[in-house]
Amino acid sequence: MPSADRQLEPRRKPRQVRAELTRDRILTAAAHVFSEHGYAAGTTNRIAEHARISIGSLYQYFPNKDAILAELLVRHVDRGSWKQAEEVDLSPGTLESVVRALVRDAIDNHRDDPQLLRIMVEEGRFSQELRDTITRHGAQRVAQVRDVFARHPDVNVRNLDIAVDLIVFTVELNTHRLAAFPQTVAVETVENELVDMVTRYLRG
Amino acid sequence: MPSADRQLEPRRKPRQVRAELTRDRILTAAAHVFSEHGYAAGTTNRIAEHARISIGSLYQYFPNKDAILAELLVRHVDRGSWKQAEEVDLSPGTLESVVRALVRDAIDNHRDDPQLLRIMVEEGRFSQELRDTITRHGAQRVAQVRDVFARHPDVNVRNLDIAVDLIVFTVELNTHRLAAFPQTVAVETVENELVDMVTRYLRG
DNA sequence: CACTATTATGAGCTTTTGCTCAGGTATTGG
DNA sequence: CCAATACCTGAGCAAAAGCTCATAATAGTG
Repeated sequence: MPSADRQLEPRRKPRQVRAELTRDRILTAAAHVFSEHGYAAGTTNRIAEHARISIGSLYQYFPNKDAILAELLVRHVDRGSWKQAEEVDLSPGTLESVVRALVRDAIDNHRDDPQLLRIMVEEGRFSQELRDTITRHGAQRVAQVRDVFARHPDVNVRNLDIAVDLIVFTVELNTHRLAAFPQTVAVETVENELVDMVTRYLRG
Repeated sequence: MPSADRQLEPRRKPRQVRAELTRDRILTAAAHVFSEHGYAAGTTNRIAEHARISIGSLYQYFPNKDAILAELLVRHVDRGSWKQAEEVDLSPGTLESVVRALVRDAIDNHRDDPQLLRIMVEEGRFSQELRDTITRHGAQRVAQVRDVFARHPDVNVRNLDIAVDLIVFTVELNTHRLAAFPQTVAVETVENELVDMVTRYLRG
């Protein structure tokens, strides 16, 4: 049971390479274990075992279980926002191409481990500060998308703000589903339909 | 930590009214506690406490914690499918009205306790049997929706099967979001946009 | 009312899990 | 080569949570 506002700082900062390596091993193992068993059943001992290090070492670098999840979330968000910054210059073009870029970006952004992402977002109880950061990133993304659509001449919806909220969420969640059940149908097919849906909606 | 394939049958079946009442109290309390604290932190002792019964009584009717969540899920699914059966005769009409009926149905179906539903769907690891039941119910619903759209003259999409999957999922998830964060915007507004998106998509 | 079946109780046993700490091993710097 | 520092180990502690069982209370029955 993760609880907000706990100590998240490590008790020891790595100074040698092997320490950095151990830290990475822990995080990689944690990502694997959390996404496989969920947060509650992803015990610290299991993580240590999977990382092939002792439980003691784990607690050298993370003060508690929550801190591990928090670190994973921070890493994901950092990676995500970095991608977004590069994605902006894809704005001009036909409406469909813009939507397609948006969908592709979402898909790419979740290829690694959708299970883990779900757990981080939905099971984690983080500090207010961390949650604010996430919210800000999300809002920033929505605003970014909004601007692109606001400029485009083909866009024709009653309420752009709500439309963008709806679209971003829909694309995001369908991406999750796609990544979580990869066997059912081809990714391109779903991508096409998703693009169609959003494009037709925006055109009015 | 819910694990699949465990005993779900009660060790005692109620034969008196007060027993049935106790069972209901447990389920009601469990729904409340799970949706408030999550599955992991929703302890059986807390459930018993909230139901104002002893922990011993709880284990008279449920062999373990998982069985309680499973029962809640079964009840939800049953209620849902019952509603669906009545919903079928809403088929004819304009495409928009059909879509609106679909969206309304989804919204109504999740008014009670979206938090709980989320937990059931996302934190529960159920037996294969139970999961099959859920899947079957879902597939049935998709097929139903598919039939309605297949008959409608205004529908024009490349791949109806994938389109219906996409639509049902999108409507479902947006409904979850709507119910989980009720404060942001008016329900009707989002409903309208959601209906617009789906309708325009289907029209092509 | 007496007798049995059913239901309710809750202290506490058992297991699980987050986490500590005393004591080792590797690495670095002089 | 030898301290000093950094790093690693894992048995086991304390707390929490799932669950049991002996016993008590209540409801049905003739």
